[in-house]
Amino acid sequence: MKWKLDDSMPIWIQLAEQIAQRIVSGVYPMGEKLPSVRELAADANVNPNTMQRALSKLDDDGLTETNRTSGRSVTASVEAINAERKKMAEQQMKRYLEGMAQIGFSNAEAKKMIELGEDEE
Amino acid sequence: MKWKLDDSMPIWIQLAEQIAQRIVSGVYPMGEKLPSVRELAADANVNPNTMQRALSKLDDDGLTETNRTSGRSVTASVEAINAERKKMAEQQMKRYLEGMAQIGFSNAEAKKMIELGEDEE
Amino acid sequence: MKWKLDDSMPIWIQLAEQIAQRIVSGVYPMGEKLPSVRELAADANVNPNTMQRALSKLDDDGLTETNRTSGRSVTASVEAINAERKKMAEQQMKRYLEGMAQIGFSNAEAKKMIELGEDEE
Amino acid sequence: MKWKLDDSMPIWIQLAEQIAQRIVSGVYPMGEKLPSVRELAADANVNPNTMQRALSKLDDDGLTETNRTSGRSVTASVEAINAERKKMAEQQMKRYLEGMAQIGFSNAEAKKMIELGEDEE
DNA sequence: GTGGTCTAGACCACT
DNA sequence: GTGGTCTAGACCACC
Repeated sequence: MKWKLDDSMPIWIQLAEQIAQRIVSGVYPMGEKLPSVRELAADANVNPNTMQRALSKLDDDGLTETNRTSGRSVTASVEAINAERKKMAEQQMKRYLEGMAQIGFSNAEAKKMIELGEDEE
Repeated sequence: MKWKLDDSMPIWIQLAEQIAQRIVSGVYPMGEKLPSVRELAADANVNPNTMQRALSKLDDDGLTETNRTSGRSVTASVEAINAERKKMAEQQMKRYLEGMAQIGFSNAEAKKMIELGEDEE
Repeated sequence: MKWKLDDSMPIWIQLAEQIAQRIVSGVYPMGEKLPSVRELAADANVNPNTMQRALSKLDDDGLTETNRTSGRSVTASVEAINAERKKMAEQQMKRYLEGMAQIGFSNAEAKKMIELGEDEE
Repeated sequence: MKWKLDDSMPIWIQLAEQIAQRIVSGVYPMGEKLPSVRELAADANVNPNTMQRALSKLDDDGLTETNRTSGRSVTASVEAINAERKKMAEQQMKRYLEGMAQIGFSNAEAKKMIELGEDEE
């Protein structure tokens, strides 16, 4: 998974979101160590300070924990991760309903479509 | 509604999509004339050739019709527009389900969430 | 009231605390505008970025609100301010009890002393 | 316990206070010998003259006694130590009440808070 | 090596 | 003018 940054939002927020995604989807597994700030920064091609800010947001959100001297690791708390997962799911839902609204579908219609459609797989 | 372009896809495709959206959502109403290529191009801040390519894609898709002498107008065909609307709705749905999958929700779970949640408003 | 900074803690935290104090004690009244970041930074003799970080913490804590273009003002929410006031009072209490403990007084003794003593004024 | 010095007060006063604390809290027990001036000075990373001044203040206060030949020891007088302990307790109390006043609590309120709160442990 | 802090200076959008 | 973001580079404490 590559970093995908645009200028529609502060970079550090986008970084935080994408790292959160990796955590929630298990790319960075629960309890495991994260790459160092400098590594991540180099990988994402941003200034270490910017990456730091992103990570510090994850700390605030309880998704990561930092051990001053020995790096930073993903939280071991299932609750914290599930809370984030739920938050993300709600975002997805909101985006879907808004997208549908823009095409002229009411929330009810949007829901109905999902119930019926997409029965493949 | 402003133009939103990035470099993840050819610009003319993004333009076509966004104009299609405007058509489907009634910004450019059925049967009415579209702004001229030059106007649209200036507004979107792209080269007229690029905009031309976007519009000719809409022609191909049956969403617009060009009349040699009097410019280009939105199709008057309800079917054409509904087809496009349906295509877009399916895209939205697909995007939603994929997004949810990435967070670890199965299609079934994603459907259930939509049925239950988002009852505000 | 002058700024008082030492190197026992990050400067930005000390700044945030001292501004919070000013808010709670009414130096910066509820709903009123705060001096600009640059002003405060100059006054405290720190880099604007450092002051910004302090203020951004106050925003996070709900003690201030920032209006992108027209400056930052103290929250108008009584609850937010009372919550902060309570938090500070608890800190004071904790500091007192710990100080007393270090001199060899139990919590109970420390409480008794406060009840009896200090009847001057 | 480490030495904690700032430039808000003469260093020798801060040293005296911190040694007094150690005496009152039993780190340097009643009647026992103190480390030598040189030792203490080296530990606190100050000039021996400064430390000397701090210790002679303790002598003045009756907390320590110096025996020409055999160094300096903590007083064996319970009264002297209790007096110091009481003085410190009053300082703590004063600091607490002043802190609370600054947040907008009257002395009465500050007392009430201590009576009710902090029932943990 | 790790995370964290601070400064200096530039740039942006908004009004 | 306002707040906010980003970069570059230095320094610190910890192990």
